[in-house]
Amino acid sequence: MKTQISNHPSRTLAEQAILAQAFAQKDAGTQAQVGSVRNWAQDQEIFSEGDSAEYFYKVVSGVVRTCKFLVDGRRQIDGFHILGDIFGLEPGAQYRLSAEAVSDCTVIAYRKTKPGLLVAHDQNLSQELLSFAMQGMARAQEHSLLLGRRSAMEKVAAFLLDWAKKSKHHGLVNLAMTRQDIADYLSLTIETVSRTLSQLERENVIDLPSIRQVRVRNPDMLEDLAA
Amino acid sequence: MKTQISNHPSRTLAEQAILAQAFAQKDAGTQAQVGSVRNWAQDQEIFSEGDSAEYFYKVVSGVVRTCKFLVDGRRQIDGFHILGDIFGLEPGAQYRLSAEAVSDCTVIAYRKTKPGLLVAHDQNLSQELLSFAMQGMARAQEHSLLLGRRSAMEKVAAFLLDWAKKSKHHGLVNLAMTRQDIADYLSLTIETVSRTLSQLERENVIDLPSIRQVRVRNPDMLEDLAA
DNA sequence: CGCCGAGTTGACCATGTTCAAGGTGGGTGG
DNA sequence: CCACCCACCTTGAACATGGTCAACTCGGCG
Repeated sequence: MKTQISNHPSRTLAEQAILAQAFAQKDAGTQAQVGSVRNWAQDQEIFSEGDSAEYFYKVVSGVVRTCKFLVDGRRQIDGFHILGDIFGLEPGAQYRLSAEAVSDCTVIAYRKTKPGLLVAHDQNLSQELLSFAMQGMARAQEHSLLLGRRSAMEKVAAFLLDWAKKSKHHGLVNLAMTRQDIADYLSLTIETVSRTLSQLERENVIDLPSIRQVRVRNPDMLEDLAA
Repeated sequence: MKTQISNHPSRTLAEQAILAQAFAQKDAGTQAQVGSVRNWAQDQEIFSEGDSAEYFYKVVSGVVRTCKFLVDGRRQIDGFHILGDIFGLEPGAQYRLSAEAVSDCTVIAYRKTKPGLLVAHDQNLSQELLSFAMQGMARAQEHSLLLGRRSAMEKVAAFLLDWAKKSKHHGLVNLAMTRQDIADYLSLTIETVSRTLSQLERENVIDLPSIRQVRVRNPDMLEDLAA
């Protein structure tokens, strides 16, 4: 089940300590709640649908996916979570989704003290949690909007723009996830994702310098396509 | 813009007072926050995307839809809200969705005291809001899951089961919304919704005694179809 | 009675899925 | 160091599902 990896392969303990400290400072005022740093290797399960929702998590590095496995083997990805994102916050006592490491990643785990209810010793923490929950709601609503959009092109273009926005490398996007992950997030098949990316490259909207990299050549055109 | 209807056509003032009181009691401990009762006629706008998010709302009677209008004229319905549901709770200062009355309806409006931040004078209220926000997140995630499901049949079957569960009339569902509303909620066309309902009737899974009523004859079969 | 909005049904078509074959590249072992 | 392998990705062709367009039905109301 929950396999905690003793250490991140490419991150020293010193680096981890710095991350943990940075995190604690950012959350000044909620010290009582500061959680424990944990590392997970690529593709490992952080928690599983139905597990007791004892912790919620904040991403420090890497990418996490939350997803649901359907009876017929289909998988739907609810969201990808990166630096600063919260996941695993639940209204009930169990997780309704599974969480897995898309890449090797570091997260902070926060324990909920009372079963079924989140702790609220502290006004700031309570505010913070409310803010996270509302952001989570907004994120999920945006995702519904994305899935409701008709064409594959609109979905893929919107997806690329979203990650381009988050990227620091000025138009170069490093995708942590596979085509299958993208497909399961957009409710498309891997073939359609692949074809759509190829088409965007043919039309000089993007370059695909390597399999997990996308260079946005024409952001305006991409915006138009994302409608 | 925001047109407040002086009175609900089919509800007396006495009834409204009872409703308001019942509501205040349910929210014991949050008296400082008890809001004002408002009525809206069918198809009227409660708030609009981009409006300053001054209030959030709780449904007392009737049905409300929250939706987004896309540039090309498409509409997507984010959710339907019934008795007890909260809508209009926002992480930011503006509404990201519009809200409209599907039927004539009564809602309670709660004012947010500080711009950009929700008030949290009170521990109970704060807990309550957090709970609402997390439920809203869960609801939005379920909707994403529904939209991601491949077939029209799966979507429609899941939609009917959802409303059947809420119905008190043992298998008889009174739909407040039009086919167009259903279509915009499920990201289908009105024709596909209509065809799918007809098919379900042909296969003796449901009856359609009138245009806004569905009788579930075979819930197990419907469950299977909802996959 | 006739109109009008909402819903239904049918025929055709476009988009994305399915199935199948082939390519690519990073890692491993000889 | 090279060759092989495997997972991942791409591409193609046939097909299925749902969208589009158009005609028709139904029920309520003036």
